Amino acid sequence: MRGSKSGYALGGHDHKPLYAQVRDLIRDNIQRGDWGPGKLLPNEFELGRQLGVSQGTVRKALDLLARDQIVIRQQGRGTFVNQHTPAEVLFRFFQFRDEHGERVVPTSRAIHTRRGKATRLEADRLELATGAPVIRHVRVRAHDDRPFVYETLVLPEALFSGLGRDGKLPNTLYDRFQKEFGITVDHADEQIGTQAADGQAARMLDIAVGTPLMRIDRRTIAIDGAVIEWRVSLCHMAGLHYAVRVG
Amino acid sequence: MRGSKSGYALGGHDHKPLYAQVRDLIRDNIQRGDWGPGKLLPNEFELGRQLGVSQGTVRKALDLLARDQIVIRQQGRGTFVNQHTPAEVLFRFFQFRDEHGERVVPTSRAIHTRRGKATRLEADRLELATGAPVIRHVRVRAHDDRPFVYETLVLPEALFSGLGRDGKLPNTLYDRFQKEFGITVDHADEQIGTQAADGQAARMLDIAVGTPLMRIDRRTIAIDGAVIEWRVSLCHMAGLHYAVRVG
DNA sequence: GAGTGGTCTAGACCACCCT
DNA sequence: GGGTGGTCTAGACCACTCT
Repeated sequence: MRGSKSGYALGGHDHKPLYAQVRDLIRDNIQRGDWGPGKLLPNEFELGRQLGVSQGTVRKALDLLARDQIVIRQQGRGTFVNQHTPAEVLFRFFQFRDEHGERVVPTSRAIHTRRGKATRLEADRLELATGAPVIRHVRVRAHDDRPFVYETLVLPEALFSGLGRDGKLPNTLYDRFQKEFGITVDHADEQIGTQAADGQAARMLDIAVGTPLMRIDRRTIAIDGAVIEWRVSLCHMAGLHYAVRVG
Repeated sequence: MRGSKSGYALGGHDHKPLYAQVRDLIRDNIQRGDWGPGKLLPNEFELGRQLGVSQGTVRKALDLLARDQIVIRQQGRGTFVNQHTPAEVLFRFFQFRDEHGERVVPTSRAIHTRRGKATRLEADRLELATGAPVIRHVRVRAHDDRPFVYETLVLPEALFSGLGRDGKLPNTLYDRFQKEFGITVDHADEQIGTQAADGQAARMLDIAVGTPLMRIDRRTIAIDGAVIEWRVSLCHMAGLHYAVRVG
């Protein structure tokens, strides 16, 4: 057993459980692009046969991947690689709500996109070497024609070569990350604080200098654990709030 | 099968899977206090025998409860009802960090505790009838002798009769909820926004009127789904941030 | 009807904890 | 050494989807 009949390298000398090895193998296949977004995976028995493990072990691996939203399981249809859509990404990662608790659907206006070398701070946050090439994108997001988010995105050029060469980035980035660069987003870690609007932010958000803003410092993590984005958003929260769950 | 041999009411006419029925039954036992915090549960085979289901089904139920942190499983020892400790509760629900990303351990100073009838807003947030008896507690929390959170807690009197009669509430409430009132916290939903300090907040936090504050509006939910607390915190974030994970 | 994931069972062996 | 949870397997049946 233990995958000896398989072309894959299961078993080996580590002590990870079989189901964890199967999960990692499938996840790596997806991360490498061998199985693209939306693709139907082989069924549980077929995967088990290929890997030399039982169907129950494959099931446990797939259940873990489904929990992390890396695959989608549908009874009677099969198991599919999760395909990020603009709507789904917005739902997962854009948590602004209005006074009635309704989700805010923002528009986006690019200010500029520029390439440069990572500062010490940027390198630290993106886990790059200082001076590594990065892409910086600045934009303003609006709701009901009122600008309310002024944000700077910093991306490692190595992961996104060519992105935004035409000066334009889409409203929702994460689905494009997956489609064009094979990078699937897992989650984002955020540090939330406050700060008063400086001149630049006040101009961009059409508010008075000194207006209280919410500052969201986000690091976005891919399913292989790599940091793929650092984003600082200054938000004018009048009538809005940011919804999170803790515990 | 299907629990016909058991004194418990498994099976019945609903279509919930067996493992979900087992999970709910165990969770209800805990919520009712039949199995108190820290108690060792019967082992998987014994539970299965009592309920007339297989060990594998019990295992699936317990795994779900462990995922929700309602029980703690320890290989070689057994499965225990999760016991909220002040440290664990602070770790799960108090997400302020300092500039180095280190967790902030706050002190607490009570301003007052008063009883009253729920306003429309309070009733709405706590899912009570307007006029239902509530307990209101106001306090200031400090870090390194600097006050940084001024907050008002509103609790349904029906759930916490007698709480704070002596005018004092502990620094961490949620472990006391469990120990003294048999209420186990599941999670909290928060709405985060900003506002400028008014006179009262400025006085309490020793800052100037108009200083940007973070406003956290938290509703705390028990494992049976009941809303057990509404809390509004005004936070002076100088040098601090609030850490959350999204996605 | 064929194929898929979802549930449930039964049994084996392993890793870990305690005494 | 005895008891516990953790892993893995094998097989049965059910619910759902598609053709």
